Formats: sequence, structure tokens, C-alpha cells
Amino acid sequence: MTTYYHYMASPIGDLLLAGEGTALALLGFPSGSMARRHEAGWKNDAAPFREVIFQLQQYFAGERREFELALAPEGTVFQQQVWSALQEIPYGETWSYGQLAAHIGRPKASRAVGAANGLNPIPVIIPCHRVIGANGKLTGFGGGLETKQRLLGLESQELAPGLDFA
Amino acid sequence: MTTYYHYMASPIGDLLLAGEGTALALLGFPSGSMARRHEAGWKNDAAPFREVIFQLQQYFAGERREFELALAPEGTVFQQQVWSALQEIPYGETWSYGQLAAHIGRPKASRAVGAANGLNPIPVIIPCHRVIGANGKLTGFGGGLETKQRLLGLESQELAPGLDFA
DNA sequence: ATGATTATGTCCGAAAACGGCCAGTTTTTT
DNA sequence: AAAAAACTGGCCGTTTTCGGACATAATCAT
Repeated sequence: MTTYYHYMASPIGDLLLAGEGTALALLGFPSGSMARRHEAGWKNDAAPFREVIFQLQQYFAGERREFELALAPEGTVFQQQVWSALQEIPYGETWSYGQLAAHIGRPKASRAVGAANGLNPIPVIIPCHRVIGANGKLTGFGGGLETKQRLLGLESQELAPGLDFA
Repeated sequence: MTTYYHYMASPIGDLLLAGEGTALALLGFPSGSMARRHEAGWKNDAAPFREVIFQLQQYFAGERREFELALAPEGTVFQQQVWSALQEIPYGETWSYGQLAAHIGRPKASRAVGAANGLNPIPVIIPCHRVIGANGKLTGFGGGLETKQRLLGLESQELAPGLDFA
């Protein structure tokens, strides 16, 4: 059960990809408060992530709105429910933590949803950035609030494949 | 990783044997206060325990003083130390919990040793019955004190392969 | 408007409880 | 008087419990 990893460049900084097969288990930001790095025993190999890299490129270029990838995030049942629900938020939309909680049948679990959200192992692809406070504030993101802002900005561009990213 | 089990008859009552390969992980008493039974998903098969059964027969017949078997008891580091030390107590001898504690380099951990002793997953073969109170009292045994007494009685017979067991 | 209250799931650390002990007193028993 | 039981405090690893912290939010009292 070897784990493979690969660091890819992206408009929001380097990204760490990792997983056991071709199913992606982790997408991390190597720097920042929630920094994730590859661990001892993992093997550096980009091959398993060929499709992941490609679809991310499309996404950042504004040419892809939905991912079609095999994902293998690890977490508790509740967390899986939350992460699964996250993927139902349409591109460009934002939900509140409470809405997401209601969506999984636990209208009062908004706080727990927030915690689970913060542990999302595959940000961007599992769009935890589309969840904001009920009052409209961003309130948090593993890769930094500015990154969250940029992702939402990207998705707000009606169609334009623009080269807006610096 | 299927677990195999087998119930064998013995002079001290039925015994439950269990393990994943040929390495024994559990020897339990099906009845009594600390009763152990096979669990759902385990497969009934005596084959893996051929040697275990044979050596136990010899032991109960008074014809074996030391076991030569592959054991795989599961526990914490401390518990492993205790169970490992137990196997250094010679046939027929008894140590106090304090002595055992001192033997693993923790002279004051006699009480913790007692707890670990009580969790020994492979009694008889890992001779926890050879540990008694500093005052000579038996103080406890998963299979019942009377069983502990009988085991010590068996081991006290100088040589005689006698048929003392009823 | 502002603040306290409560509900929610998971993780983490601290604290306490719990034994198959033991040695050193005190009480009870013969 | 001597031996056996009963109490006491300290010891130690494991397990259980409890409280707080979180990427919140709706409600009710000020």
C-alpha cells in the first residue's frame, strides 16, 4: 500500500497531491498555517495524478466547472457526509454552514459541519471554499482566506477563460 | 486476515483457541467470570492449532514443562513486557507480583503488573498462574482460583505423570 | 444591537477511577 | 501472646470521563 505524492504548481501556489492508487486522498498546501507535506515512506511519482493535474489546470483556467475524478478522502461517517454534500454545491454558488447542515439532515449541526469542513482533505476539488458564514463572512480556509477569496472570484467570472491570475 | 478458532477439551474444562495464522493469539475459558467465546466472522478450524493442542495435552499429562510455540498476544508495550517476563518463571516456581515488577525494571509497578497479568490473553501457556500475592495468597485468575490452584498443583508434582486429574 | 444560551460531532488533553499490589500499622480473633 | 484479618497510604499503567475548542447559527433576554 505505497502512497504516491507529487507537488504541482498552480495559480494559488504549489499543491501537494497524494494517494495510494489513482484515487486522490489528499490535496494540501505546502505552506501556510495548515501546511501539509509529504511523509516519510511516500514515493514521489506524478504518474498516478495525470488526470488530476489535467482537470485542475482546466479548472484554474476557467475551463472546467465540475471535476470527474476518483476521490478517497479518509474520515468519520459524519465527515464523509459533509464532504459528500459539499460536492453538491454548484460551481459559483455559496452556502452557509447552516444550509449545509440542513442539507445532510442535521439542521442544528452547523458548528460540527464547520469543524468537518476544516478537515476536508481535498480542498478545491471538494469545494469547501463555497461555504461561508450566514452573515456572508468567509470565516476560514486551510489555504488562507485570500486563497478562498480568489477561488470564489474565479468561479464568479461568468464564462471568460480570462488570464486574470497573476 | 481471517481468525481461526477451535474449542478443545482439557482437564480444566473446555478451552477456546484462536489466532490468525498458526500463531496463537488467544486461549480463553468459555465459561466463568472472564468467559471468552469465538466472535462473529471467525472460522472454526482445528488445523492451525495442531501443535498447540499436542503440547497442551503433554503439559496436562505432566509430560511437558516448557512450551515451544509461536505466540501472538496483542497488548501495549508494558503488557508485552509483563507477558514476556511471565514466560521466564520456571515451571513449578511462583513469583510475587512485586518480584515480577522488579524483574522488568519497575520495582514499584506491582499493581500495574497485576492489571496486565489479569489481561493475559494466553493463560496456561503464558504462565500467569505462577504469580501470587507477596503473602502467598492466590488473589486471582481468569479461569477461577480453583483452576489456578490445580495448575500449581500439577506443576508441584515432582515428576509423576500421574492421572491425578479427575 | 449586543450578549448569553444552547445545540452539534470530533478531537485532544487533563483528571479521575480502577484494578489479580504491598508494606506498615491497628484491630480483632484464638 | 501470637496470628489473622482490617485499614491506610503510596504506587503505576490503562480506561473512562469530562471539559474545552472549533471555519456556526437561531433564539431569547437585555
